[in-house]
Amino acid sequence: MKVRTRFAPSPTGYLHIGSVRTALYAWLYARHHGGEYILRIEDTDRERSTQAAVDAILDGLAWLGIDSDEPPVYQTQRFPRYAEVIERMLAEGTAYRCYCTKEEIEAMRAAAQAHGEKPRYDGRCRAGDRYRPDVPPVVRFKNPLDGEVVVDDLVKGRIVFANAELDDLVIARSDGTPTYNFTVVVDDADMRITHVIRGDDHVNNTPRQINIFRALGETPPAYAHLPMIHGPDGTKLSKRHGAVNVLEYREMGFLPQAMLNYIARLGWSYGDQEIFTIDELIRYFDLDRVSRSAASFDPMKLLWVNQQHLMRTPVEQIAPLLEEQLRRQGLDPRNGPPLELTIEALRERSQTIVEMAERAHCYYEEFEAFDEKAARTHLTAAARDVLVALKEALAKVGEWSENAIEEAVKGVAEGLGLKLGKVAQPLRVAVTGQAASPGIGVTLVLVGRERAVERIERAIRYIEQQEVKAGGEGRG
RNA sequence: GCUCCCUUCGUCUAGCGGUCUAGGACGCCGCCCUCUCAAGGCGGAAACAUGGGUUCGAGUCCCGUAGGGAGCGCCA
Repeated sequence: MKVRTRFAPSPTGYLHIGSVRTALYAWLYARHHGGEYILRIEDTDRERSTQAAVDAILDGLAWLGIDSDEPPVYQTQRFPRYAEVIERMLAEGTAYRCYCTKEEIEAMRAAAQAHGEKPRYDGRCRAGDRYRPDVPPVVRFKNPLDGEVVVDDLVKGRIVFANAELDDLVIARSDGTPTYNFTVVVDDADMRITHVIRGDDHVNNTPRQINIFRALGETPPAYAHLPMIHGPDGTKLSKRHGAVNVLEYREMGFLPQAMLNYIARLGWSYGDQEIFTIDELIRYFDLDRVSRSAASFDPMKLLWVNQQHLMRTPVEQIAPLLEEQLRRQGLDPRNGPPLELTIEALRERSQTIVEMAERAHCYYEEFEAFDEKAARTHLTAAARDVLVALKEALAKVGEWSENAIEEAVKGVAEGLGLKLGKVAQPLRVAVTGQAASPGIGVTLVLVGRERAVERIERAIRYIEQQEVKAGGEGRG
């Protein structure tokens, strides 16, 4: 039988990191087994569901490349089907109308609690003899009274529930609308879902759903319940731990494949491997390697994973992302070196695209001033002659290439009897304004010949001004 | 309260009875490389929640305890 999985979010907010992992595992499982994955929007709660939330879910999944093999299913479009199934269950006696009032239900729950039992419905309308014209009834599922439900969970192992612990849950409200535990079953059955992969907050719903499947004459699917994702401090992942909305990670300059890699590894492993391409995730993923306990989200490791992907992803794939980011930071990508060169130079020193763009500023626009600390230690009086020599040597460089530039810089160092650091650092600060940058040859290529010369001259003037100031103070 | 689940370095994890003086990764510290910053290499500190069993032998199996979590809606 062909594997069919689904991801069934309710559109009541943005796409959460935890939800993404559920979607990813369902998608990877289907892809790994050559099956199908389908998105289903659980929007029966019309009060809380919004189109904006639906769009956020669609955008988030699209960004990550978690694609559905069939058009998304919307539960609100399936109300006639639910009504039909409810009628059938009523007719077959697997469900019944309940005329209890809210007060009665509350009293029941209180009584159960008093006896040290969990609050539940006592089944008093089961016999069908409590018709009341003044109360609009709900429809309840007739749960088996005894026996047990065994769930062989693909992640958690065998879990056994006593039917005596389960009460008759409402499947249709008094206004006729269906409830969650019922629509899930009807949809999973109609969609021929073979594997339900979802958060483990649903384990306790599972026996009820299995009972409904059976009452409908359907074979229940296999289940896999995924543990939760916690924040770095071990508590429930929330906004105070940083971004929980996946789309914010796109804004922060993360690569979708890095997100997928990190999120997949949160609760799943494949030996000692840390970095995976999407194809590798599909090839290696399976539910038997999913861990059973909750995992904590670690932003530091995510950053590292992102950098690893930045270093391995083809430059042409990164170029459009960097271009967009440069524009966002107010830079004109045409006013500097080709993006490919910039990426090659900065990819191993940046953890995000945003950081890469920030490091690229001095190659695409003039910098305001030298970094104060860098200038103090490297643009010293002694550096003046070095820069002058450098300017002359660089003027003689034929092709403005990394090798030729480095040769020239080394030549100056030798000629002056200085260590390379004494020459390269003043030059670096002169042309970038900063004490740190890629190798000096590459840096000068990125800055460009003309700009480099201008900036060296600017640095020389800067040093001379500093000397004048210092001299002035000395006389004063 | 009741039901169900979980528990290996700070974090993600390997471990599926002996190969565990517990391995890898992030982070941290040190060294190397080196024109800076990275990247990379090498090394270090750092964990089997706890008590009982079972067994020749337990991180691995069973039971209890503690701690954590989820669920118990006419929400999903």
